[in-house]
Amino acid sequence: MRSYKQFCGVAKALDVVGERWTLLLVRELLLGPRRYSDLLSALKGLTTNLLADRLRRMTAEGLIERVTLPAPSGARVYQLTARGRELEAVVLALGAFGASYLTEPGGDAVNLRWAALSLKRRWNGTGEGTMVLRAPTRSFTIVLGAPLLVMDGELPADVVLTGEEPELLAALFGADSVTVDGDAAVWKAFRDGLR
Amino acid sequence: MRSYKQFCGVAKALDVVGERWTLLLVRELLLGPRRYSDLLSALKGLTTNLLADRLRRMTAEGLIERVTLPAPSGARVYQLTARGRELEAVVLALGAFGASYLTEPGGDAVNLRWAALSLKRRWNGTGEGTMVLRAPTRSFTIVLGAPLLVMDGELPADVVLTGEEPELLAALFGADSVTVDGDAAVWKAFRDGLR
DNA sequence: CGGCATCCGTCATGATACTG
DNA sequence: CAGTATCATGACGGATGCCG
Repeated sequence: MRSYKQFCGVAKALDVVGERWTLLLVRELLLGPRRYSDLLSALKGLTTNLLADRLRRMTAEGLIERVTLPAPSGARVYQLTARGRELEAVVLALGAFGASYLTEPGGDAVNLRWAALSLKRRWNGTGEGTMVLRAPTRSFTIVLGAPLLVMDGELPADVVLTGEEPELLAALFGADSVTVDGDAAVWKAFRDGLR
Repeated sequence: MRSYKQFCGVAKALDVVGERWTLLLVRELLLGPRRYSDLLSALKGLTTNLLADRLRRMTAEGLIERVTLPAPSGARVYQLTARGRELEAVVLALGAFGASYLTEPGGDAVNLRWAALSLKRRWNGTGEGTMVLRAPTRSFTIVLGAPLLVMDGELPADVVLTGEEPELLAALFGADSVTVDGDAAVWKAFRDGLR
C-alpha cells in the first residue's frame, strides 16, 4: 500500500479505502454482516487471495471486525465497525454519481442487495412504517424514517413485497409487478418518497 | 482499466474515478482550472506519464476539458465539466471521513489549497460576505452562503486575510496569527460557522 | 519550459492450485 | 468453509528523451 503522503483528509481517506475492491466490500457490509464466502460469491472477479488481503487490511485499519455468531449458527462473519459505518456517506455519494451510468445491465452482474442499498440515497420522503422485500432466497427489511434504514433479513412489518429478484428489483424502480401484502398505503408512501 | 462489471452506481462510479490519483485530480480542479505543470507540482509522486494518461481518460469520460485561456495568458488549462463537478460531493465525503486521520503533518505535504477546499465541508454557518485569503504566491476568495463558495484568485471582498501560507492555514483551524483587513465581523462570523 | 511519450524496475492485482 | 501459496500479468513509479 502506497500512501499519498499528503496532509489532506481526501488523500488520507484514499490511503485507507482507495485500493481496488475496498469500497465495494464496505458497500456489501452496509446492510449487515457477511461471511467470507458471501463476499466472494457476491463480488465476481475478486479472487480469494485478494479478499483475504483486503479483509486483513480493513481489520487492521479498524473498518471491520470478525465476529463469531452465537450457537447454533457459529458462523464467522465480518461486520463494519463504527468507523467503517462512517463510510456510508462516501458510498452513497459514489452511488449518486454513478447512477447516471446505469442504463442497461448488459453483461453486468445484477444484485437485489445493491438496489436495496441505493434506496438509502434515493429516499427523500417522510412517513412511518416497516416493509419487507421477500425474494426466494433472501429478504430485506426497510424502515421508513430519516434516515431510511435498510438491512438484511426480515423483521415484523406493515407490508410485505413478494416476488422473484428481478421483479422486486423492477418494483424498486417504478414497475409494479410484485405481490403486496399488508398496508398498501405504506408501500405507496415509500414509492412516492423515492427519487 | 478493468471494470467491475456490476450494475450498481457505486461500482460504476469506481469504474470511472477509482484509479489512483483520479479523485485527487478532481480535488485539485474543484477550486478552479489548473495547468498541466500546476497539477504535476502539486501532486508529488504523480509522474508525468501517469498524469498525461489520467487527463486523457478523464477527458474521454467527460469529467474534464482542456481550455485555452484568452490572450494575453493563452495558457492551456484543465477544468471540470458539469459532470466532473458532480464529484464534489464524493470528494467532500472522503474529506470528512479522512479528517480524523489528520493529526500531525509529519512528513506529509501541506497545501493551503487543500485546507481551503476543506472549508466547503466544514462550513455549517449562515451569513453574508466575501473574504480573501492572500498568501505570498496565491490567493483564494471565499463567498459566505449556502453552499460556501471557495475559488482560486482574488475578487473584491469585505475582508482580506494576509499571511504566510502556514499562518493562513493555521488561521483556518483556529489560530489567530494573520492580519485581518476590513470587516472583522465577517471574519468572526466565518470562524464561528466552521466545525 | 510546458506537454507529453518511452523504457524499465517494482509492486499490486488476477488466476489457479492447494490446505487446515 | 475459510483461507494460504504460487505464478503470470498489468498498473504504477522513476528516469529520461523528444518536440514545439
